[in-house]
Amino acid sequence: MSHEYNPNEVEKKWQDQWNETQLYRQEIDKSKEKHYAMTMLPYPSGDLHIGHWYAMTPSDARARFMRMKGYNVLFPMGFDAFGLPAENAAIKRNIHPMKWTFANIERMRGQLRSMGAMFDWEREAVSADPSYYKWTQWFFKQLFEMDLAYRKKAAVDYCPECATTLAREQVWGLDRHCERCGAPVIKKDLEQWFFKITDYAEELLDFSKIDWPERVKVMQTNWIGRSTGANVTFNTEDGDPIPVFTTRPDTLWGATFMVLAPEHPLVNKITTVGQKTAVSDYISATEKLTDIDRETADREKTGVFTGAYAINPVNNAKVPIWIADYVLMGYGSGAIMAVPAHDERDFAFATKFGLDIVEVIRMPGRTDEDGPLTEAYSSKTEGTLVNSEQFNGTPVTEAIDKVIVWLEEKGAGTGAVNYRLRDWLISRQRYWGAPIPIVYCDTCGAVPVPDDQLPVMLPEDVEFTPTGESPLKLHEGFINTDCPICDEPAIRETDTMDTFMCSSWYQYRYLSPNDDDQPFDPEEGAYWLPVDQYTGGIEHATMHLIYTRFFTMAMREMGLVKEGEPMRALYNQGMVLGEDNEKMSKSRGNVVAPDNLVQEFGADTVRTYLMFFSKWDQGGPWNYDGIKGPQRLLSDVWELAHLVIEPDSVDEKADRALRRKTHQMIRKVTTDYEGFAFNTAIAAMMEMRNMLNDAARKNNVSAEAWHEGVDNLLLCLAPIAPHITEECWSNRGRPYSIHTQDWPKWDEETAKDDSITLVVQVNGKVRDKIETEAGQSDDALQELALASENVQKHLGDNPPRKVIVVKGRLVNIVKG
RNA sequence: GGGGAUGUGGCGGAAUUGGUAGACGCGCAUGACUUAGAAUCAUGUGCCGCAAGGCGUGUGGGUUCGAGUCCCACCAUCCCCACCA
Repeated sequence: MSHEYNPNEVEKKWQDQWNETQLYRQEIDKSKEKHYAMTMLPYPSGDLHIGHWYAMTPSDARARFMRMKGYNVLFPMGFDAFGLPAENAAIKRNIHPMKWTFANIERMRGQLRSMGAMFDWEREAVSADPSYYKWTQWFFKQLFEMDLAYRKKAAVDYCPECATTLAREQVWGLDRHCERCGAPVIKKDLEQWFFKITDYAEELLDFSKIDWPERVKVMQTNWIGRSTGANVTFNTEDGDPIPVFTTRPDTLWGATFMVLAPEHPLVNKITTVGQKTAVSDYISATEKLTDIDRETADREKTGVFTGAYAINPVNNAKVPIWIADYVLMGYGSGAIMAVPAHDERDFAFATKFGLDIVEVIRMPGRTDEDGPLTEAYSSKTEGTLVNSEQFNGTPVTEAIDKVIVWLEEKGAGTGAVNYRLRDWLISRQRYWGAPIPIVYCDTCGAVPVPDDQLPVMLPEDVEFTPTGESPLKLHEGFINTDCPICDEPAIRETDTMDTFMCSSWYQYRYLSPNDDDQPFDPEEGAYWLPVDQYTGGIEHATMHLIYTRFFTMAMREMGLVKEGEPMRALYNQGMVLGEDNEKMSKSRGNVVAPDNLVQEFGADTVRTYLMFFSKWDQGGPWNYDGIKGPQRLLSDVWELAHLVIEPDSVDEKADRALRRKTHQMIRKVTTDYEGFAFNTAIAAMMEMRNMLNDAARKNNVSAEAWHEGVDNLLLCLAPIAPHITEECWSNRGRPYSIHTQDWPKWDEETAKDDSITLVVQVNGKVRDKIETEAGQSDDALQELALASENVQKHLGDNPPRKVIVVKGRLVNIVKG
C-alpha cells in the first residue's frame, strides 16, 4: 500500500461518492436535536473569491462538528442573485442580466462544490428565480396590508451613476458616495416605497434573546440611535406651531432663537417680505451644496434670518427664527430650539450672528464675576439651573424630568423618544430586481397585485440604455395592465425592490425552496427554526442584520414564525488580506485565487490553512509559505494513517504518553471547535502528529495506543479536512462515512498528566523548575521548592517572609 | 467630535483569564541523505552576554507575593457613526 497522497484525485472521488450516497441530504428527523447552521449566501459575481472560502469553510467545519456531535444539521446554500452588477454587465457587454446571473451561478456552484462543504443542494434557493421572488412580492403585499409599507415623496439619496435610489445604509463615507460604484450621491425628490422599520426600533434595541457579538449589538444600537427628551411646540407670532425635539428640556429658558432646516415646509410661509431674497438665495445655495460639504461638522456655520419670530412657551420670550443648513430635515422635526449657552453648535451660530446667549445652567465653581460664557457648557451630570424661574437651583440631574412633568401639566410639551433610524427605503429604479407588485389606478389608487397573479414577472425582452435607466419604464407590455379592482386600464409600478428585501427572508426559503403554495413549509419551520448559528461578515451589521431582524418581527405578526429573532447566535469572521497585509483588490494585484490553490494544494490543505493562520474572527494576511505547515500536516496524516505498526517491544511510558496526548487532543479540539478556535485546534492536532511521528520512528508503542491515536486524529480532523480523512478512514477499513461517526469522547483520567513542572519563584522571578509527581499537597510542593539549591542561593540567610503555593503549578517565595 | 477594537520574536500567531511569555506553524542556522538541487529527517532558534546573569508583550505610572492579562494616563493603527438637536 504505497500510494501517494494525491489531493485532487481523493477529493474528486469523495465528492462524487458523497453525492451518490446523499450524505449531505438534510431532512427532518425528530429523533435528533436540530441545528440550523447558516453562512451568508454569496452574490453570483461570477468567481468565487478566497474571501468566500474564508467565510464558508470554517462555517462548514463547525456544522460538520455539530453533526458528529449528534445534531441533525441543516446547512444550506443559495444565491443572492438580484442586483446591479448583472445590469452593469448587461449594459457593458450586451448580455441579458438573467443569462449573466444564471451562468455565473452555474459556474459558482461548481466552485462551491470544490470546497467539499456539506451543503444540501436540494435546498438551494436563488432569489432571482421567479419561484423565489413570487414570495418576496408576497411579503411586500403582507407588509403593505399590515400598514408596514407605504409610499411617499421624499428627498432620497440617489446615485446618478447607477441611476437609482439608495438606502441610507448604502451611502458610504464622509463624501457620501455610492456603496457600489463610488459616485457621489445626490438628493432627489421621488415617490418611493418605504417599510416602517421604525415601528420596531424599540424591539430592535433588545438583544436579550440573542447571543450576538458585542460589536454588532453596539453598532446596531448606535444606528438606531435612541435619544430621550421632550417634544415642545413653539408658535410663531402668527400662531403657526413649530414642534421641536430636544434632549435638554431643562435648558428651555436659554432658548434664544430657533433654527429651521432650509427645506422646512414653514419657511416659505413665515419669511417676511424684507427677508425673501436673502432666504431664497440661501436655500438655493444650500441646494447646490453637496452633502459632503453640508454634513461636515467642523464647517463654519451659515444661516439667514427669516424675519419671523416665535414665542418660547416657557417664558413667552420672543425669539427670532433663522434657517441654517446645520439643521437637518431628516431628523426630529427639522427644526430646533437653539440654546447657545449649552450647545456647541448653537453657540458657534449665535456668536457668528450676534444672537443672545443666556446662561441657564450654572457650572460648579462659576460665579457672576467670571463674565460671559466663552464656550457652550453642556454637562448633563453637573450644574444647577439659573435664569429659569421656578426651577432655579434645581440640579441638572433632576431638572430634565421635572421640567418634562411641568411641560406636560402646562400642555406645552411631552416627554418623547426620538430615533436616528429611518424607515427603510426599498424602491430601486432598476430592472434586475423583484418588481414591486403594485398597480396604480386612477380611481382605486395603489392596488396590490392579487396573489393568483404573482409573481409579477420581469419581462425578458428588454433593452438596456447606457444611462442605466430601468428598461421597465420603457416596456409598454409591462407597464400597461388592468386594475385588479375596477378592471380599468392601469399602470404598473416600474420600480423593483432593494435586494436586501430578498436576503431578509432567505433562511426561510431554504426550508422548502420549491414550495409553490407558501413562502415555506410550516412543518419544516416548526422543526428547523430559528437559525441556531449564523456566520458572516461584520459589514452587514447595520444593513442585512437589521433588516432580517425586522422582517422576522413582522413575520411573527403574520403568524408565520413564533419568535421575532431570526438567528440565535451570530459569529463574524475576519477578512483574508493579501500577502502585503492589504485588502485584496485587482488594482493592488494581491488577489489570491482559490481555484488555483485547489489545483496546487487540494481543497483540504486550503481549508486547513485558512483555519490555521489566525483565529477566525481576526482574519489576517495570506502567506504562500505559511500554507506549507498545513500541507505537511496533511501529508503526514496520510502517511501515519497508512502505516502498519508492529512494535518489537512496548515502552510503557511512551505508550502511556501517546494515550494521554490522544485524549488531551480530543479535549482541546472539542472545546476549541465549540468556540470557533480552529487555529488552536489544528495546533493541537499538529502536536498529536508530532507525537505519532515520534512513536512511529521509535516503533515503541502498542498497536492499541497507536490506532486509538490515529483514528481519533482522523475524527478530529474530519470537519476541517473532510476528503483526506474520509479516504484514510476508508483505507483503514473503518465504516462509511467518517462524517457520520460519533464525535470522540475523551477520558479525563487518561488525559491527566502524571508529572508536573513545578515553577519555583523568589519574589516573583523564576529561579527553578522541578519535574515532580502530579497531585502532591501544597505543603509537599512548598517543601520541595524550599529545598531547591537555586532558591537557597537567592534567599540568603533570612527565613522567607511568605510562601504562596498555586495548586499543582507554582511556588512563590517572598524574601524576608 | 462620539463609539468600538487592536498593539506579543525575523513573520503568522499561542498563553487554562492574575501564576513557566512565545504553544503550533512559517522562516532561518547547523548537520544527515544526495553527484547536485528539490523533498525529507535530526538538532537549534526572543534579545544582550563566553558565562554567571540581565533584559523582554506599544510608552509611562500604579495595584499585587506575582501583570501580556487588572487600574490610570499617553502613543500608534484599524473599523463604525458623525452638525442627530
